[in-house]
Amino acid sequence: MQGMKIGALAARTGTSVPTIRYYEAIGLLQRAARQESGQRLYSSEDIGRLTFIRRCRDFDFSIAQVRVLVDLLRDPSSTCTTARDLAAAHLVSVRDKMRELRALARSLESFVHDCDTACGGRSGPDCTVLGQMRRGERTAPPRRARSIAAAPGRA
Amino acid sequence: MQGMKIGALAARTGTSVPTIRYYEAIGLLQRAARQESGQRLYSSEDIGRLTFIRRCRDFDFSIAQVRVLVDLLRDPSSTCTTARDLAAAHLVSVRDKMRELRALARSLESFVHDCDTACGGRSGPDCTVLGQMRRGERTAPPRRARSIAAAPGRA
DNA sequence: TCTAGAACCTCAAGCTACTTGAGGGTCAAG
DNA sequence: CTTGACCCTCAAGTAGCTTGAGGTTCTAGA
Repeated sequence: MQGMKIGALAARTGTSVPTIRYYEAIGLLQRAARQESGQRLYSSEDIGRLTFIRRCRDFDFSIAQVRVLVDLLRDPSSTCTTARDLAAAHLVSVRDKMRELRALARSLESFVHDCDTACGGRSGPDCTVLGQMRRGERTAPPRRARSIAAAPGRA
Repeated sequence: MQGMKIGALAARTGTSVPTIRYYEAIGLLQRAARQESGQRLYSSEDIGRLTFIRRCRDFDFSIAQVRVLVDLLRDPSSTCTTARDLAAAHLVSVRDKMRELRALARSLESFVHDCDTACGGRSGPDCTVLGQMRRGERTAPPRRARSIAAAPGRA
């Protein structure tokens, strides 16, 4: 196959068409070859590049990190250690986020539980749980790092 | 205290000054009273309102959800059940997110592990792990819902 | 009383990673 | 030759703030 159009590449890689164009616009993918009419043409090599990028994103690496990884992949003088370190650092923040969510889940559990038992269906202004929150008594773990899953989702 | 300025309110509630102004701009806080000079003045009641909002945000409720909760708090004809249901639904998505992160952490662990053992410091283009990703062999759980922690962090 | 600096004001733009929409060409089949 | 699927380029919208520019007001000390 010596030239697939953007829709075919999208289908092959599980990427949306606008996302591919977006990646090109921000320079994550190099500018694609064009037909005379202006439509983009991709080679099988492009499939590899985009697949790689998608996998990186599945690993939840940020675009900036993916840039680094993409560069690694084409630089013969680079070392795979860089990738390893990126992943290791990322793993740390994922674990942090998990701890945060565990604490949040516990807080939500007691929120729900107390709504049922301590309050039990009163009006908003009279709700004991909401009242506690207004007075700063009922707390949840303060939110911190937004590095994990830091963007609106993809359809 | 019959009137504190925005800086004092910020200190009391652990909110940044721009964030308070932002909440006012989007109508989450009602427009504050002003001095003749235009500087905002807050009452102790405002402390309660903002504290409530902050707590809701600590529970990671979205701004839209906080709006609902704030309205509950001042509507005598409302029922606390609404809050309970919001929290319960939120808990479900938090647990989903945790599962997702657990899977992601496992993938990252094997990424790091294989970088050390299977590849062990080769150049980027020759790295076995990166090569697998380019070929779509090494996968991570596809990223989905961005509802939890979906925004840039607060300092 | 004057003045320096802290604190306040209002826009406007930036951040992440895309998605969505408007308005319009291109291409393949019937 | 028309129809409909697919392609193009901007531009703006999403969440939840933060940051910056450019300017006013307040307050405490000399």
